[in-house]
Amino acid sequence: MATNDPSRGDAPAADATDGDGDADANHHGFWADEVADEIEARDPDEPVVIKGGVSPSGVAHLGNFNEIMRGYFVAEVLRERGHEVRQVFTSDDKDPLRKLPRKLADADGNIVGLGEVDAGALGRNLGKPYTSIPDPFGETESYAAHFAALLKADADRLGVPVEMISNTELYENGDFDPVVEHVLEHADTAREVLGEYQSKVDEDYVPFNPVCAECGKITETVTDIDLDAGTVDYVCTDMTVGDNTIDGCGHEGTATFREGKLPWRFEWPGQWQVLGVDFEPFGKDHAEGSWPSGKDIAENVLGIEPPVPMVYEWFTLNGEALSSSAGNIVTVAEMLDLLEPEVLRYFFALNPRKARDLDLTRLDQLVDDFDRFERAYFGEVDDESLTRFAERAYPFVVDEVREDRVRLPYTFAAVLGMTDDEDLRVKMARNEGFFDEDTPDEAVEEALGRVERARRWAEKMDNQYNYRLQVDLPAFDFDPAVEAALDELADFVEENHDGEAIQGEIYETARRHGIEMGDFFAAGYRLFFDAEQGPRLGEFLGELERDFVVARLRRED
RNA sequence: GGGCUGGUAGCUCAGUUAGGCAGAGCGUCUGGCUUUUAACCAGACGGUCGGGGGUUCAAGUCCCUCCCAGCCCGCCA
Repeated sequence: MATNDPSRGDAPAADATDGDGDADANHHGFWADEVADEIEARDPDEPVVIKGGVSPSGVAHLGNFNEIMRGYFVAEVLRERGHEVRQVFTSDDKDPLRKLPRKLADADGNIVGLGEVDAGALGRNLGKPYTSIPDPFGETESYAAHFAALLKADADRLGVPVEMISNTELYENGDFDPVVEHVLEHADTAREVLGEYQSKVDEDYVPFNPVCAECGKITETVTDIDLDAGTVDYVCTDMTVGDNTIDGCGHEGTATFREGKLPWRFEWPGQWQVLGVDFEPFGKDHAEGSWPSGKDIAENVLGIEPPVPMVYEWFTLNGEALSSSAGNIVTVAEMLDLLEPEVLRYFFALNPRKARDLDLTRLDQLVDDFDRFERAYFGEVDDESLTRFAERAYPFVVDEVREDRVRLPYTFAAVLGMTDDEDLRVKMARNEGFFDEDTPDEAVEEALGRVERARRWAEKMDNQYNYRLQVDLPAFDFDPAVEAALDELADFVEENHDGEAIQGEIYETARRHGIEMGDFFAAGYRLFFDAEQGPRLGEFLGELERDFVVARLRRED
């Protein structure tokens, strides 16, 4: 990799002539194009197969979605280039439940504590494959099925066509039979190769873990292999997991190749072989352990070409690592309460190599960035690199490329969310110039969808946009001077002035009555929002029904 | 201790593959009537590109070295 090639000494000079046009041909603004280049360079069979996968433990959080979304963009680029693409996602559900999750998500994606389900039933199932454990919510056929359904639902919400594959089924169908047989037949080679990566691998190591016929747990002690019969003999011994031990039952039995699983280091390359995987993204935790050994095993044990790899950095949430045990997680469903799907897709379209923080308190920043990205696609932003990125990525981020969309700035949408009155929202947005007579109703409707989301954000964050126009007169306690000033302001408003004029008059009135400016604003915010602060008061009042504002300023019910 | 990936304005990030003037948005400040109240407009401020060394006419970009963060180097996935 790190070789210099002095023989190409004057080749770079050709590039120095810049601006001949075809320098751009292989200079993409979008990482997915570069990955697609690598895949095409291998001349893959059709359909091109793109895979992701996770072990179904606990909650499917936003980080898990890298496994689907990163592949999605590559899939879309390849489809655009005329390839047939199959995007699959393996639920690695033959893995044993190793410890109790702290949090679970119900079928709607709501996060619930372990206390809300039958935790005892889960505890008794430690060591068993996820597909052999009942759904804690009692709705689907297993713990694994519940989890897979959640992921699938999230993929649907984001409009990503992904084929869910149960790893357990790959064994049960017999798809894995040739791989297991091959690995066991070449157990010496397998040991030799994996031994380069794991010191624990000794001459007794057998790369197969049967499921105990008696207690149903994954076991680690294989005593004999019978390739002709296609079985292994085993003893169900204790399994050490971190600080804990999951007890084995001592049963001695015989298992077929379908009644057990390969250890992960072999299983992963095995999936590549069985599914014919051409590309797979994985988190940085795999970059140094699983990937090098997986590549080696693929090439030197299974004799297949490993997929094009891509390492993605992890997200943090509000500056902290995603952690279901610490409760620092967010799901796709939760994000879609706050953002349009295209904004979330945009987040995943950004450079995977950069660790990104999703700061919920500054979602407005993310949405602003998306809006700018969108405008860049339509050539409205003077930023060459952003435009280059947008030209490639934007069509895959939105459901449909349309130029007539109107995007209200997120914080402005939050201001509109201070009232429930939809007509008033439209009126305010119109006055600010976001809509005009030519804006189609559909575009108005679509733009207003953001108001609901920004409103939920303001409430969830309880930030400076979390004010609510009060329908009823709030309780108040004002000085006589303030009351007199409010009456005068009411008279002014009654004369039908616009918001800007009202804003000016607020200052004038306060000054005339010798009231502290802050006190007068506070009185206004009390009457209209039952709060100490709020949005630009005069402009806001200018949008409201005049009679309502006058009555409220006069403290009438 | 060894390895991988990052570190660019207060914040979020482009730019690094192929060396060519240090960039954007947001925030901040100032102005937009004699107005501190979060939505508008204009302008300004804002940087030892993590530190240091080297190569080069020229380095955020290439090389060496050090610092910081996350991850991997037991098992498991």
